[in-house]
Amino acid sequence: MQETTPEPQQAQPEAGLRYRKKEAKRAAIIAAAQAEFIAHGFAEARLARVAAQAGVAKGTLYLYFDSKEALFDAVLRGALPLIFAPPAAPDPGTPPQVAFRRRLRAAIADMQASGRDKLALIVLSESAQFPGLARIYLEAILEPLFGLVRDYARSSGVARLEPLTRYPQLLLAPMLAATMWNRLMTERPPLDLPELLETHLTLVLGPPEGEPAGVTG
Amino acid sequence: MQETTPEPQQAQPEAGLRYRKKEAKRAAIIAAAQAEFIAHGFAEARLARVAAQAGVAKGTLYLYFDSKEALFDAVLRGALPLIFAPPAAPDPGTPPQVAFRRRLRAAIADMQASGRDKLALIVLSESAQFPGLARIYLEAILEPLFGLVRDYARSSGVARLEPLTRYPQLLLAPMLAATMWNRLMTERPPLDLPELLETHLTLVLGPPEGEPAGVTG
DNA sequence: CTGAAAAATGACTGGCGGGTCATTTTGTCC
DNA sequence: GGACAAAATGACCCGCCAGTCATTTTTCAG
Repeated sequence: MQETTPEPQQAQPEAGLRYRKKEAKRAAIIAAAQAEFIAHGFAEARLARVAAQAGVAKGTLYLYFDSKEALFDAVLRGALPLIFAPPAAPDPGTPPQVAFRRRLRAAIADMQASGRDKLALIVLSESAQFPGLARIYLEAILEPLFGLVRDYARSSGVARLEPLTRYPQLLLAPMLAATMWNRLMTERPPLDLPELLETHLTLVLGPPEGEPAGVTG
Repeated sequence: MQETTPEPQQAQPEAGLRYRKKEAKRAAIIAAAQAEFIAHGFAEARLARVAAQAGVAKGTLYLYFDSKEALFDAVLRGALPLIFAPPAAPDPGTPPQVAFRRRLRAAIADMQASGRDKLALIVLSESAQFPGLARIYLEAILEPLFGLVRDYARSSGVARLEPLTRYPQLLLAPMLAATMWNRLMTERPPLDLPELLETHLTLVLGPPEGEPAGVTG
């Protein structure tokens, strides 16, 4: 193996074993950190545990991240892009109410399944220390969801729903509250988020597949 | 003042200057601690600041409370009894919808005015460390509120509201979410909690004073 | 006023954990 | 294999802060 790929210059650095190992290690650290932050929150998270879990030494963490905060930031940013996986198919034949509900259900189920809903709580509770993160979270997650709700409320033409264009929070708040509830009340049977969402949507928007009010226009 | 109240035995200890000073100091400490916890959360709260604010030395805190946790506990317990100030008059002539809304409005306004809504957030965010506090909070604050909602939903006889008997959380979640929002999004104009409550109640229960659906029975 | 006990003080400590860096290990190229 | 550098290691450092305790101050009975 003398002159196989003799490119000692910059070239593409994505090839070497070095590079792949680094990437893998970075991923392992972020995964371990995510688990640690979810389990203990920011203040109680221990970098020693993160290192152990990731299978590296504590010092190694600092080759990849400047500080505990930077690591937290990386965990959060790593989670963000996944939160809005595009809904499998736009499916042009689906009526808007159905599509809307499906979209919400998918977003909630997805967040819950991946444990990223817990991250949201951490951002919320530690936001005093990281005002920047709150903004990121708002812009990357909440605003799009609010947009979804607003668009639906507006386009549905149902007068009752007009307040949702002003306060889209109202439709999403129970999901947040229920997530908190489940984190807090570990002794009680946890709330079933999908069912709660369904109940809430029915309460506010009307029954699922029926036509609560004629769609105008 | 020789033989005014010469009772050196145990007697009732509520009289002496000593006792009154102690009580005042205890109250001052709890007040200072409440402000500190609200401003910084549990982890970032500094007992040195609490002591300074209360006008005592740090060591003095430990004459009154065993630990930081015990102090937090005391703050929380001190706030609890106030949260449900009895509504000025039961007013037997008032229709239930009006009384119910009034009661909710009062509870929310009261919590917000006193800053105790922030305490709720702290309990939520630090609950991983203090599972006991979550229980206290649930039992002392949430359960009574849930009871209120359940009773109303049940007694109103409106079929649409049946889900509220199962998930009374749905009606209260927006208040929690809005409180978080206001804490997080300090750059944006804060949500008006009373207005948000009104909007949500209208959305779910129907317009304020009207009769959204015939009360059966 | 006096003495004794209760209350308050604040300099001090212990340990904890985030962050560092001299040393060792590993990957790469010839 | 040898030489070089990149990567990894983990013992160590250091600031911080909850909690302590020997000393001082205050209360109050006699």
